[in-house]
Amino acid sequence: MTDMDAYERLIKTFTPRDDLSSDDIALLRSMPLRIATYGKGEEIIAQDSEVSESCLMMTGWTGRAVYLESGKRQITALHIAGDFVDLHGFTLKYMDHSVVALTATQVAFVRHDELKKITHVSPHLTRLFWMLTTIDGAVQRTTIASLGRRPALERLGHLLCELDCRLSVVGLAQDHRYDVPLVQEELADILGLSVVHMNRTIQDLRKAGLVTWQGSRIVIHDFGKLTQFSGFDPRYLNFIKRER
Amino acid sequence: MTDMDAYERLIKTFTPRDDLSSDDIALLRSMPLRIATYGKGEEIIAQDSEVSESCLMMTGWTGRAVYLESGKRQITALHIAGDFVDLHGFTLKYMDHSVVALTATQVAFVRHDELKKITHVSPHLTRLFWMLTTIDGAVQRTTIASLGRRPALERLGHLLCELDCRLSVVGLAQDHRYDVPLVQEELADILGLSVVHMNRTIQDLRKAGLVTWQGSRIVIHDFGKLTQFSGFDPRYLNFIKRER
DNA sequence: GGCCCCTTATAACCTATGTTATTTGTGATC
DNA sequence: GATCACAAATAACATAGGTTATAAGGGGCC
Repeated sequence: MTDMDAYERLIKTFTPRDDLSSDDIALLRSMPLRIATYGKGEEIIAQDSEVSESCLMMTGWTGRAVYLESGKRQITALHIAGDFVDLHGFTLKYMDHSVVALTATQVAFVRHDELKKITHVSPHLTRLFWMLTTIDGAVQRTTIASLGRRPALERLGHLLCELDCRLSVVGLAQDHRYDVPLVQEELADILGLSVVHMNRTIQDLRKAGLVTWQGSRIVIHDFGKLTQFSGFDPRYLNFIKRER
Repeated sequence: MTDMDAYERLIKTFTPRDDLSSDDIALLRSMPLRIATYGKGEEIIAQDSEVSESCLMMTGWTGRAVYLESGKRQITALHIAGDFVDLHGFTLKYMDHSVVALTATQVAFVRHDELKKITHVSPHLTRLFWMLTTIDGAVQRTTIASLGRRPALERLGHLLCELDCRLSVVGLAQDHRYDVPLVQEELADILGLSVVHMNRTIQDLRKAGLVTWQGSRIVIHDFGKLTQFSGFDPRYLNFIKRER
């Protein structure tokens, strides 16, 4: 995954879901991109701001954070290489959340007027970009189900299954082994738990023998078992080729 | 709101967010629609099914339900007149949730090949349909934040604020009064609570003097106060005209 | 090697919410 | 107007998860 340029990255986000024609690819490659880097903890997009470009992840991890009046925050989504963090900004313009770099991060910004151009010249690519936002919605629905109805341990298990799938597709996980460069406080903000309970839940997962988790390194011992335990069904990730 | 035809309904969903040209309107009106009705409790779309049309709400209330292996269910979204329940099905094809009629319901189905046609002839309408799915995503993010970080009472307050806004726009709420034709078990499935605690929370809301709630009738006494109490900020609903 | 800061871990205690069961209310039906 | 069925309400009890505080690891830096 080293040295992949931003266009390759984008193409590889589409191809697990649909085939691209050479015209599609040429069109994608004609879009100007602005590469930017951020340090760990930096805010990439501010909550309540208006946006005119959207950002594709190249390397690193980012999260969408919602800050509540109470001072609490919820991370509503996690993003890794190949994810469009805020493509919804193209049709919404208004950002109801911030985007924060959870690690050092490299991203590629696409201007909205370029995306608009695509809606004028390529219905197919338009539908594919659109699809990325609806897959995002599917992930969010799954998160809602987890937060609303799954106890902490299953919730964590489900997250690990999802990350395994997503990281595998971009080559960042092999044999159900991968790195999660997040501190427990960030995980707590993702799973809607307190830090203390987040810690307890990780211990419980270890005790259950389902994973080895040392530092940022995670090894899932029996993926099928974890999948079953946490009610994970990968279909919502839409990693399947279809005519779109 | 009586006697509104499905095209009017659809147009009124767009116009709070952007202006439609007469061409746009003509094009919308050229789409064939299939009207269907469902009784309370009927399943309109099955979880894990493949779809080739999407459904616009005319009357009644529906919900997106996710059924977990544990037997629990989470309702991830609520839909009223003017909402496209499963427009994301156009780009996803696969339904990660079911759609269930929570009251007697009338809907209008649009075939996906018609929507596809629109992506070929009207970039503007395409972006507007796309926008509906991204607004849906914004609502989902807010739900995630509520489930993850708000206690039951605020969660309920937030939901009532959202419903107030959405129902007002389609003429189903006036002066912060409206009907919620849902039983407490359904509300519990929306807010991620048990039925018993749902009941307690409603009582608490009454005791706090924030609303009157008799049968299905809800009266919000001081909307500003409820808004503040529950951390509600309507901007995520995107009821604002913008060039899209 | 020692110090500092951040993170993880542990402990004790508290509370919001869940569970199971029973009672009360209410609207539909005969 | 009695009965039935379902929803709302209440009660007693159990527990997952929150809170506050402190301790233990671990890596960078002088």
